[in-house]
Amino acid sequence: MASAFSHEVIGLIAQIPKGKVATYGQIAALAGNPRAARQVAWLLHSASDKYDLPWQRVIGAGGRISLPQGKGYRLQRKLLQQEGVAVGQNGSIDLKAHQWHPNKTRLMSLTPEEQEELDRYL
DNA sequence: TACGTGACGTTCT
DNA sequence: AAGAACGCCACGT
Repeated sequence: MASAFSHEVIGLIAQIPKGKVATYGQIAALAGNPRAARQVAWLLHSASDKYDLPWQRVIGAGGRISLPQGKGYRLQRKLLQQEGVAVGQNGSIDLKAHQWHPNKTRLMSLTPEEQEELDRYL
C-alpha cells in the first residue's frame, strides 16, 4: 500500500487540467511535503503505467521539461504542444502563462508551515 | 533493517 | 551564466 503522500500526489496530478502544467516541487508541496519533489518524479515513473495520469503536465522547476532526451522528452514536448502549451526549442515552458493554480479549498487542510511553503508556488 | 536510486531543487563554484 | 555538489524522501531489493 502506497503512503498517504503518494496517494495524494497521484490524486493531484490527475487534477491538472489540460493545457496547464505543474512542477514536481509544486505537487510535492500540495501533497504536504515540499521537500519530496524527487519522490513525485519517482512516482510518475513507476505509476504512470498503472494509472491513467497526465504525466506530461508535470515539469521541472523553472518551467523546463525534465525528461532526458531519448527517454521521453520528445513525446512529452509533443503531447504538451498538442494541448496548447507552448514549449520552446530547449524545452522551456512559460509558467506565467501555463502553470496550474489549484483552488483554495483543498489548501485549507494544510498547516501554517505548509501554507508558507506553498506561497512560493501560488 | 540497511542501502541504493531517481522525470528534483537549491546553493555554491 | 552554467555546472558541480549537496540535501531530500519514499520505494524497491
